[in-house]
Amino acid sequence: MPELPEVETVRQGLAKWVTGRRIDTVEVRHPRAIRRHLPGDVHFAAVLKGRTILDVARRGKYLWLPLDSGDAIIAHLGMSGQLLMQPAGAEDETHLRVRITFDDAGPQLRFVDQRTFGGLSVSEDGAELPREIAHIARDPMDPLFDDELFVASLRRRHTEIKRALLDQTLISGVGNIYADEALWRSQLHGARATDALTRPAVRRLLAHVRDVLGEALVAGGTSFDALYVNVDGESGYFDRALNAYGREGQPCHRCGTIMRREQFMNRSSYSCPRCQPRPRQPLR
DNA sequence: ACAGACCCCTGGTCGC
DNA sequence: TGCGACCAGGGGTCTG
Repeated sequence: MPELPEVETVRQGLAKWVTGRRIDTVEVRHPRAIRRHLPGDVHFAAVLKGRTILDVARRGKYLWLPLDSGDAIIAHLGMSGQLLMQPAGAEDETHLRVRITFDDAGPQLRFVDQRTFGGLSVSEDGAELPREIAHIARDPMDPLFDDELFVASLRRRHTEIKRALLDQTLISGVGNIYADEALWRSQLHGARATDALTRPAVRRLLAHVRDVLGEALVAGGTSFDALYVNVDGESGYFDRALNAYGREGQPCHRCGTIMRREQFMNRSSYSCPRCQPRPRQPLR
């Protein structure tokens, strides 16, 4: 559940379910799920046993769970990762990768991930922002996000605007769907040059990013199928509100022109040919 | 600094 | 039914 609204939905659910609980056992079912934990699966399990989870925090699309030991569990969902709360008796999911049980009778935490692009690891600095994710910028919903710093940094870049929106070191939490949605709302083509945008134009774009993320969060995220669910296995419903993503061949909700799909960074980009004309000058 | 290629995976869908 | 091609919302690393 790759982007901010989906990850934040998971964070909120997790916080409710695991805060204050003490870890009993950790079972790593697939080594790839903890590949970022360099000391390996035995260490991963040992260092977590007996630890109490203090909180569930988020930076961009990363989650981290500070522990009473000063360590933190870092989690990234990748393309298909899920963090699910399940009763002990529930049947194992096909793509169950890691199981964490607690020393109470409550539900266990499961990391399920079909494509295994996501994963868990343990960081030694859980009291602060873990150094492993310190390169990730604040997200635009963060009260400490600095709008003017973002506007200035973006305009200093010489790159395409969609590329900048997806750069997690500049602004975090935005992925392919919400980038396309914000660009549609801003009536900007993703190939527009960052350094050719005016300050007000970047501020408007940022406002649209914030709006679309906020609306999607209220809706519980965007889910196309059962792969994208919250910790209770429920889907969000923001997909009904999409104006750009996945709408190739359908009429633009603003002007009726047939929406197009283009390849960009080896991903699909959706836009309206009329509202979001390609820039006349390609980036050079 | 930045672009681009390539890597990591599984599974659903579509056309033949 | 089977098969191959293509698609999928992530990000990390390396090269130029």
